[in-house]
Amino acid sequence: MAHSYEYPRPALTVDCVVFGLDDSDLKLLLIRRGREPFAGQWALPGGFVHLDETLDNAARRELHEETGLAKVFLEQLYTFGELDRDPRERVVTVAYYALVNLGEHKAKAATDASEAAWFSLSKLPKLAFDHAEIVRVAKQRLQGKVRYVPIGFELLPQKFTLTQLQRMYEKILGRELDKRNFRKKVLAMGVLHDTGTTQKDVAHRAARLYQFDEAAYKRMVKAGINFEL
Amino acid sequence: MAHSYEYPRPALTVDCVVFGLDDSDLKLLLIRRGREPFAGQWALPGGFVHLDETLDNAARRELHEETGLAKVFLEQLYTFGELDRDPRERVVTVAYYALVNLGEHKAKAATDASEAAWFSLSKLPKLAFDHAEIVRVAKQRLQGKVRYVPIGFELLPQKFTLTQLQRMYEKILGRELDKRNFRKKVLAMGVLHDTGTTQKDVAHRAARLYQFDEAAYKRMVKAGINFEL
DNA sequence: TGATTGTGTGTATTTTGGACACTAAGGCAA
DNA sequence: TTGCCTTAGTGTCCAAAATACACACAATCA
Repeated sequence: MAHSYEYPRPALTVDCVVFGLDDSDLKLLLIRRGREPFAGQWALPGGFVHLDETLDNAARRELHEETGLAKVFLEQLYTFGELDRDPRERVVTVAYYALVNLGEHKAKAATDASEAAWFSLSKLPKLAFDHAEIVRVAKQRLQGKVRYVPIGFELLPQKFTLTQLQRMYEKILGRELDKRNFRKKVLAMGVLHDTGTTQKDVAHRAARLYQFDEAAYKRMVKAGINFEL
Repeated sequence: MAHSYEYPRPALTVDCVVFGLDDSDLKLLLIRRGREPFAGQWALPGGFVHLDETLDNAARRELHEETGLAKVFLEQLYTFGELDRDPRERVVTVAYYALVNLGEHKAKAATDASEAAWFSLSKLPKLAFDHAEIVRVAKQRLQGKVRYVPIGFELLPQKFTLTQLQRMYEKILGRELDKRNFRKKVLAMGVLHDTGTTQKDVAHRAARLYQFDEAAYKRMVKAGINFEL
């Protein structure tokens, strides 16, 4: 804080790594760039931070403007400040990651923003800037976080079956889990509420639908309880 | 990335939360502000990010300029971007946290920077800006991180006794640990190298001195081994 | 030389994690 | 209507890890 204010400043942007889940795969929401540099290439949604908005709000605004998404889970990831990130000038970006339920949001994102599309994490196109690196860090963070915070619920519809929940964990962690052990653990956590309802229109025995009990979770966090999986 | 470059930009700074450990306590390195706002108050070392330096380098440079510290463990913490952080104008700060061995660095910091001083974490003065919040987040991060990454070694001299190591963990975690269980676990990790030497000039049985085996640690990280404590 | 102080060590118990396979329910098609 | 297909739902045993716990040893000092 020793210097005065006329110093040249890096540009400051936010970028969002938006994860979505559907039946088949863990996906990422990208937008196609319209202008140089990297015109035509896919990139993370993001943009400049305005003077009258917090970083969180800037991320939400850009996400909404570019993809139509609103009210999603959004958390700061890391700030990237390498010198050559942008070929035009010095740009520092505060990266965020978001989790959305693809079933509910798919149509919206597809219509609002003509140039937004979902890609399987395993088959990403070449990304603009250093966005591949940002995605790598986000994936790592998600894998780490999901192990000790019940965070992934954001990727599912409000009511979900235990099998859906298990599939989600498997896709994030990249390995298979044992059904019985998974159910034991996740139910023992005490953050799942049995809605009493079951699946409809499935060609097999209908599974129970649960929902995440946020109140119970918050109580347990206050009590200092851990949530390893 | 939709806008052009003449937009007004927030100022961008870095701030460092520097943890140090001595026999008595976990400490924080603060500097006294010379000018308004918050003149005379204690604050985190930090300053503006230049165009020709990465964020990491900016943090290291400011740390060195303001406190004389160099070559310390330094890692990005979080980026703070609330609107009213600085009463003069919009300032976004990328916060870092550092771990240093107070025994080795105490004298240096005290001489190089006339206005730097160490404070016990439990008896901090009122801090400038939102620095108290930044410290809170850093403390939390340190507590979380120390549990699954052997990070705290940075706080000790190169050669240390198991008791010193245990005290460090206890101070960071804020609770007492069982001596035998602690030693079992930490030795089982396989990242401690017995130097064969012992303490000097102590009024009791001299303890063995160990040092952190970074090579072994890196090998184990590659092999995907966990380090919970 | 014995008082003081911190070092160094092992076992028994409890808790947790992981492997493992069958029956139940519902829709569908022959 | 019956049998088939698909997914739901459930419990036990074993291994590994976490925890609780107490005493003899070495070095210095008075």
